[in-house]
Formats: sequence, structure tokens, C-alpha cells
Amino acid sequence: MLTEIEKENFIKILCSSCEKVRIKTFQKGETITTYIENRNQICIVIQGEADLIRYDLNGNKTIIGHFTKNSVFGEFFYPANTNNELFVESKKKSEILFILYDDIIHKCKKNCTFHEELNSRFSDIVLSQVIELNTRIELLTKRNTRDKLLSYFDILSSNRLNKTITIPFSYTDLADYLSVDRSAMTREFSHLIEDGFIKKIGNKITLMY
Amino acid sequence: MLTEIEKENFIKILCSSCEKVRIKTFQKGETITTYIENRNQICIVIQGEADLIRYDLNGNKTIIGHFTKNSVFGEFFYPANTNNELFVESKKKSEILFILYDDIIHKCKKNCTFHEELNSRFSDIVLSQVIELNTRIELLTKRNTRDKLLSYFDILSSNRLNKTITIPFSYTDLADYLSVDRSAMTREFSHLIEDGFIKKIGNKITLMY
DNA sequence: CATTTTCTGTTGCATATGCAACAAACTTTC
DNA sequence: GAAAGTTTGTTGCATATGCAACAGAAAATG
Repeated sequence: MLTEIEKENFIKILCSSCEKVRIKTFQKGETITTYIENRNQICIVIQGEADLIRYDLNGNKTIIGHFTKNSVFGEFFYPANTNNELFVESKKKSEILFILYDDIIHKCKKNCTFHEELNSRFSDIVLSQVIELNTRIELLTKRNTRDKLLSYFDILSSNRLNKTITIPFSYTDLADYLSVDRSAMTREFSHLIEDGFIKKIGNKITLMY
Repeated sequence: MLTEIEKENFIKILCSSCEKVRIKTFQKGETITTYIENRNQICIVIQGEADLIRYDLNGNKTIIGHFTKNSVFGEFFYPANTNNELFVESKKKSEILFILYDDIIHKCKKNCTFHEELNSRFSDIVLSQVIELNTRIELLTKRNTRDKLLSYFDILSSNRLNKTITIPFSYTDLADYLSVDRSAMTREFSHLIEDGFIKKIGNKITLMY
């Protein structure tokens, strides 16, 4: 598995070596891409943050994916048949790298450094993506809000090796990420505090167990 | 992307060429692997069906993943820190291929055909896995049982290009897969039929819209 | 720094969902 | 083919959750 430093080096090489790679900058709130017509498109976050957002027919918003530095996303990773409107929105000023899958498998004519690296590293990036997705599924399959929250805390806590964690979302977005109603989630927060499971100051939460 | 036939050829090559690959046969109900100590393990379904199952602390069962021919699974794809008991159970008589990730990246001494194929194809298999996981997330993020069912029907229907679909699970397992209570799901089936959205005969469902 | 917008916490209400229990239909097993 | 086990459909009940509305806090804007 790639370390963070290896990933970073990889991306630096990408950026500097192949003409087929494009990098664009997005401001907060801008749409990076829609999942509708670029079946081949792969995006990598170089800097910043972005969310994959779905609005369903009732207008409910769901954050399908949350991408930070070195995350990959793009329509290429998504099943072709979705009825809903899907798009990726920049949450901060972000730099995004765009590649086409075809440019990964078919070597470019110049045999550039880009492709050598790309072939050897691409699957590793995708593998970290798989782990991330499995984590998400683990959360979403919990039957109630309390279990979703506690599982989410556990994951953050063991990643950072710390009983006090910082929620990397706004609470509004956290609710969308866990696919629960925001006010219901806030209510469950109150219950968790009452029952002595957690303490909460701003966006910092301390696990009491 | 790999066609079904290409995948099959690939797996045939795997099976016949490298000593590091193991194939085992499992009967219905047998445990194929537990997600607890084989961090490096990758499994591919050659024949049969298997489910990745979680029992949480309350004894609730969830089908985290459903694997059929050519699916990949294994602890390698899973985040390390899970508190729950996770295991893969064979749903039919199944043949499963076991590889270690280390054996994929580090070439074996003999430079066997296996590794040549493996390196070029492995990422494609993982990519189909990513699409499958994204589909699952799409389902799980739906806010209520009705939307989960309708989305699930849509996916099956557009895969098979047919308004009449066959549920590949028992209804009990479908409920676990969608992470809803079975009886609540059956109730929602009744409502969907009343409201004229679907017709249902056994495990065949016809979409009326 | 004043104004506007977004985020957060709270509550009342309606309802969707989980849970438990049961009977009928269907499968498996010996 | 009889017995045991599993799956399916149904229902009553309790409650967790979604929804709407609101007010104060915080953040963004110009």
C-alpha cells in the first residue's frame, strides 16, 4: 500500500510529465464535474476538498462521497445507470487533476515518465479507494443513527489514535454523509451526551468509553 | 473495462500457471474466510456465491457484500479497524481462488505467465469492484425502504434490459443487503403492489412504470 | 463593521421502521 | 414421505426518524 509521501511523489510526477493531464483550480462552491457524460474521466484531488453530491427526485441531498487530498473520483468509477443528478462540488479552493482512463491503459506515443509511473501506481490508488468505500458501507449499513455515529467516531479515533476527534465536516454535511436527517442526528447527539457516551465541544468530540 | 469473457480467461490462466495460487471448494454454509488476521488476502469467486456477513454486538446480521462469479473480496480490501465479527460464507457449493497481495506486487522467481497476466489485469478487476461498491452506496444512502427497493429494481432492470427482474437473493437476504428489517420490507412490498408500482410473483418482479 | 447567509440546537408532530409473534408455504434432511 | 428447518407474509405495538418551523450563534460577504 502507498504511504502518503509516496502518493504525493506520484502525483508530482503526474503533474509534470504528460501533456494529457490537465489540472484545474476551483473555488469554493464551484462544480468540478457532473456524472453524466464523461464516462472515461478520472479525477484526483491535489489540494483542497470536494463532495460528490446527489439530489434525488424529492430534493433530498446526500453526500455520496467526500474527497480530500489524494482521493480519486470521477464518472469512470460510477455505474452508468443512475437516475439522479450527481455532481462534484468543491468545498474549498481546490486543485484537481483530470485524466482519461483510456490514457492510462493505452500508452501515449512518447513513452513518457508519466505512463511508467501511472501503470505501476494506479492500482494502488484505486485500492485505497476500495478501502474507503468499504468503510463507508460499514457505516451506512448500521441500522440506526446512534450506531452510525459511534462507528464513525471509532473510525476517526483509531485513525488518529486519539479519544478526542475533530469532525472534518460541518454537522450539516456529516448528517448527509451518514444519510440521516440533520435534526434527528443532533437529537441523537444530545442523547449520547446525556447517556455519558461522549463529550462535545464545538466540532471536537471525546469518546468516554 | 474487462468483458465477462476476458475475466474468465484471465482466471483460467491464474488457475493453471502459478504455484502461489490456491483454489479451495466450499459447501453451502461453510465459512470461506474471516476478516481478522489475513490482512494480505485476496479472494476471487471462480464458481458459486458467497456473502460477506457482519453480526454486530446486538446480534443483527447484515450482508455487507454479495459475491458472485468473478467478484473479488478479502480482508485486504477492508479497513483494518473493525470491531465487528466479519466473515464470508458460501451460499452454494463454491470454488474460491486465494492469492496474497504480496504475491501480486512482488514478482515470483519463475517469472510465470501468472504474474504477467496478473499485473496487467488486476487493476481492472479492482475497478469493477469499485463500481459495485459505488452501486451499493447508492442504494444504502436512500432515506427509506421504498426508495431502496425501487433503486435496487432499477439497477437490476437496466442491467438485464428488462422490466421483469429476478431477485438473486432470498427476500430475507435482500433485507439484510439493503440493511432494513425484513418484515418492514415485506410490508413495503405490499404497499408498492397496492400503489401499482410493481407486480410480484415469487421472486420475479415486474416494474409497472 | 453592518448585513446577509449559513449552521446549529431544539421541539411538536406524523409516520416509517424495527421488533416480536404467529401461521402458512416452501425446502431440506434422513 | 414424514419431520424438521427455513422462508415468507401479516399484524400490533413502541419508538426512532423524518419533517417543519423557529431562534440564536457563527461565518461569510461587501
